[in-house]
Amino acid sequence: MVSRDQGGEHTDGEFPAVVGGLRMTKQRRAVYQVLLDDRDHPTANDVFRRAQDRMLSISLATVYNCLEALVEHGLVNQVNFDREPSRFCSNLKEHVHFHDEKTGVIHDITFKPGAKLEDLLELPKGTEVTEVELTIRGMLPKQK
Amino acid sequence: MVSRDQGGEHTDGEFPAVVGGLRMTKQRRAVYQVLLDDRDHPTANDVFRRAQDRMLSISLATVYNCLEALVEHGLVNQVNFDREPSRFCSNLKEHVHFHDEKTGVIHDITFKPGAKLEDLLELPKGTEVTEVELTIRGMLPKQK
DNA sequence: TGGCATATTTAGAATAATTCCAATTAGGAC
DNA sequence: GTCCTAATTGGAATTATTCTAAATATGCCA
Ligand SMILES: [Mn+2]
Ligand SMILES: [Mn+2]
Ligand SMILES: [Zn+2]
Ligand SMILES: [Zn+2]
Repeated sequence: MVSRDQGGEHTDGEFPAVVGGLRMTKQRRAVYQVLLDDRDHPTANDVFRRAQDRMLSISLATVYNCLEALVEHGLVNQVNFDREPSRFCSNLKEHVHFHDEKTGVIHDITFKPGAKLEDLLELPKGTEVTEVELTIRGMLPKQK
Repeated sequence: MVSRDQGGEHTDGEFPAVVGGLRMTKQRRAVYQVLLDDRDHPTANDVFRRAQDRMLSISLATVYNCLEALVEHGLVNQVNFDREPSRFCSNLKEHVHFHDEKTGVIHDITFKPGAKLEDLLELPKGTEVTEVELTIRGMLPKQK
């Protein structure tokens, strides 16, 4: 019997074979693990290069496919800044993004407890909000 | 030294020859007027088609050039939703965007008086915010 | 006013992120 | 194992946008 194993029987204990309704193939696992390991909001191409360390044979098309699947199943968020390449974020807690213009680093920022964004806005009464996307650019204070 | 009267260009009375430091060529004027006339956040291509009604000979490259110039001089805002084509907005009052998923219409939403977005967020003390971009998706209540 | 430097416009080519396609490979059920 | 479907793959296609290089317009100054 000569069959190369693409995974799916979950031998290494990292993930179950199915996560959030998504079958965890070897490729999806690699892509997902890349995003869990370094939460620096990499682009698809960043993810591709990092995933290649885990799996030499993975293709860029597959990375795009995996990212799409992970996003659709709610395991990962796709984050866009202006017209730049999309970035990907495995932080599922509600947060917004702060783009530090000095360092280029993208930070996850949470709302203060009890904060209700909609209270700040002149939205017609009864408006149903399904998604909020907030990006802030600026500079963090000097660390000392 | 820029004198108030820029030498008798400005034949059609709509704009002075220079606005916000930007020389108002016939093409820039047409593009800007398109954005002032209908504030429905058109794409560059929408603007191109509308500008052609005013000026048959205008090119798409010029529309992109004009939009860039208008944005750089702060007369127009460039608005991005996900990976969709950029949209352009001549509303200079501070506002955020509400994308009505039922109708596809993009509405300008203002903050309530005195609202301070930064108060809601867990930003490190002393953080300097230079730009905020907020997009909301959802559905407006039924009109009756 | 005409000459000159510079800015702007233009058509079309180039770019780059992303998507699509068609062929292969893998996984799971039986 | 067989069969069916899902996933992967390399490469081509797409598309908004940017770039290029040539033509044109504008502003300035003698
Ligand atoms: Mn990317
Ligand atoms: Mn456009
Ligand atoms: Zn994030
Ligand atoms: Zn707007």
